[in-house]
Amino acid sequence: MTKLMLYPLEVDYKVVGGRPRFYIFGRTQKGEQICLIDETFRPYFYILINHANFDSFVKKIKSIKARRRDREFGVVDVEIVRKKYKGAEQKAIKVYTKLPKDIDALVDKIKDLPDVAEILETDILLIRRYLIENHITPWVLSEADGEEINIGLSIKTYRVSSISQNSTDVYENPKILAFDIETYNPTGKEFDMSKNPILMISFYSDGFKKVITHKRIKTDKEYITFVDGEMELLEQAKKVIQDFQPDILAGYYSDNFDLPYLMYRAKKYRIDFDIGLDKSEPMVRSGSETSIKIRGISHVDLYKVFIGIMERRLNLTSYSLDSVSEALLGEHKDVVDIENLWTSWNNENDEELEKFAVYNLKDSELTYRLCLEAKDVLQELVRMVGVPMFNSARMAFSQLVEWYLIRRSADFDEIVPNKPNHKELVERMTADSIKGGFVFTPEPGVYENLAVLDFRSLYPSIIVTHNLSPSTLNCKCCKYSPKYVPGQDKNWFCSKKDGFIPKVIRDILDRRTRIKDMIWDKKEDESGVLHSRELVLKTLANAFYGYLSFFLSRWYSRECASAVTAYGRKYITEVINWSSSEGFELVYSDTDSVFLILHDKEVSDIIKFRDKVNDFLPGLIELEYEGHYNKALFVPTKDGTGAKKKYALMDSRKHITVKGFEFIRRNIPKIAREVQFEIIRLILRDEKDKIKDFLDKMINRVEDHKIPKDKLIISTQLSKKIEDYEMIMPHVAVAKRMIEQGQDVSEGDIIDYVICKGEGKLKDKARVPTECDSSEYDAEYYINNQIIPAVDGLLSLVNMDPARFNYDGKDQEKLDKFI
DNA sequence: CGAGCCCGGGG
DNA sequence: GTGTACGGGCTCG
Repeated sequence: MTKLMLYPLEVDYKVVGGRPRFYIFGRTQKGEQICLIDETFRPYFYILINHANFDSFVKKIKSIKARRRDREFGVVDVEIVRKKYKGAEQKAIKVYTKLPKDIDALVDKIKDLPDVAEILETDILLIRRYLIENHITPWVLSEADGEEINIGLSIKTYRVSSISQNSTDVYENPKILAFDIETYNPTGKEFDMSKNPILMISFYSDGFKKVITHKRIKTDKEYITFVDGEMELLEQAKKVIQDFQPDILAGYYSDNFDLPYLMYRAKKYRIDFDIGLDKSEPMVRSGSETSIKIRGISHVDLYKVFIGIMERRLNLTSYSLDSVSEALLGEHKDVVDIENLWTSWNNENDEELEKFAVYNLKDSELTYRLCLEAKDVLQELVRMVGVPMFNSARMAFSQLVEWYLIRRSADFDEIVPNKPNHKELVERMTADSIKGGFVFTPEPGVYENLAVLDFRSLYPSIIVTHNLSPSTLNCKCCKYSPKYVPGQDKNWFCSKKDGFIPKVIRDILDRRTRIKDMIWDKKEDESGVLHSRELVLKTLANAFYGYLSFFLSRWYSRECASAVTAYGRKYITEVINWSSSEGFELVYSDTDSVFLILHDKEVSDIIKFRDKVNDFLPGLIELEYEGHYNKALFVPTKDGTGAKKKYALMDSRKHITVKGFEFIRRNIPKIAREVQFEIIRLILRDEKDKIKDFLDKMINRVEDHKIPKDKLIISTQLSKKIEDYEMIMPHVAVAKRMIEQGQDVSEGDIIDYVICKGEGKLKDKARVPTECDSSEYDAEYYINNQIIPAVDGLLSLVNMDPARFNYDGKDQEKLDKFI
């Protein structure tokens, strides 16, 4: 037996020889990659019964036999355990099985037995259960006694009978390898893996740069290496990954592009792309979102991280590699004409191809550096939620909360509630929606000199302060002195005993406070990790309210969720009333924030006001000063009232923050996006006098057919087969026409079209860009249906009547009037 | 009006 | 991950 110390990173399991076999992939303190094999763990679930005669019930359970395929099986073992469920302590029957799949078959036989009250925890994913049961947090130093075995893995493997964790030592410096591919793409639109080869692949890490390509070019860049053809490129790429032995393989959009592409091309050449540490190929897990798992290596798709867990902090209008790099690193991608890569490749243009190779490497470098930015967040997430990084990096907030709660359930001896059954789902979905936060609709307009105050983590603070939990709802012990939820006269929450949910949220918030104190104590340059950790805790805490009201939640509670918002409305309206009595003018408020005009007051006055308010707020509830803005604009909706969550702010450094406007969508023509942003800019920069002129010229240019076609193109993907469409939309109509013309159009293609002059619906007027020239586009459509809707709200803010733009294509006078 | 469909990222 | 999962906007029918 060898004593093994390792940081477990990824965990997998397979059924081998009729039992679950766990693979714990990790790294030793000396930096060696190893794998522990544990075959001792047994799946289990719980039964609650209506009476106290456990002996006879257990006997019955033990005699049950089920059958699947040719195998007959029963329960493996039974224990009676003390547990808490829905706030009450009780004895539960813990039933062990041999295989996870046995559970369903056995439950089928048990569920209709007399006296069965509930059957619980039948669907806890086994890997997660294994980690929770053994108190293993991934990335934290663990130990085991093991015996070296060889089952064909590419790394040292040990059989263990248990694994434990007595340390808080975290694996600090994972080996990260970033990669990126460039492909041949003559259409510039759809990415056809079956036709177009990979031209180059780049890798980047600390002190490691490599580009592999299969066209020899003159270059003095020593990191560019050449191979004979795509097949060898794939083999070399595989070798780079295997030799490097990364803990994290990082890509950008690699779940949906780079890895599927590599795998497809490898298959074409019959190469085993077996980069998994057990020599398996990456596994495609397709659901609503595709993801690709590599056994033993944490494949992280940073795009998923930035649109997921880090989205709130970034709040960008686009999540392209370029935009995110700019926001987080202050750096852009190399500027190249990527549409010309295929021609440069065909023409064997050394100089251009070298640029593309450099560009390719730069993408990997940015990806690598973004991964470093995200690393601390991901590590903290893994530590909090206890789920390996591959999964943590892709989970929706609701899942993160759920897995955090499942993990904490074990600490508090709580049994995890079931997912909703069909009946409960229908109830949840058909119920009236829960009354939300308080919203003060802004009067559309442009404002100056605003301060923004918001409640720090309002909802989690409310849950903790008022002890809102399913188990504390309408408790017996407070029945005669209930503190009713504001505006409700039947629901109260216990003021004596802490509920499970408030307890776990309090832990998160306490941990956050400790980290904030550490940040305070430390020098600025050391606190990057702490900021990331603090961000994760805040994000996780804030996700609980949504989880309580999420229809698929295990801890769903309409009563709790509506109490959260009721308290929220109470506090925000109190702040609003108080602020107006102090002479601040409310412009906008949504749930937990207020936008106030300072008028003759100073920023210092708003800070004093905040402090006064905080003296009165109970528990953890706290108001914060968010910032000051020189200008803000709020646009109207169609009915003329202010739109919620759609505004733009400009700070003293003229930096513009935009919320709720949509800029980056391929089905909005460029012309509309460009005009919209320019108007926002002109308004906030106080250059309103230029708006008329700008729009005037723009509309004239549209009208005179001077807009280049590429700014008018609307692109829409054909997401299914033509014949499967029930509804004929413009892109479907165009696709049909293309087929009639003998073009090859298939599922998945991006259909470009321009709306041209003509009769009928949009679908009748949509044309392939090449079949119409600039004189034919429907200027009226582009003005009325694209440009005006994008700007009309904005225009009304500067007293320009959008109606005056309603150019109908015949009445030239209307347009002249505008001029 | 409701239902159906598409967007994001990647070359 | 051996289940179920986005949210908002536009167009057709």
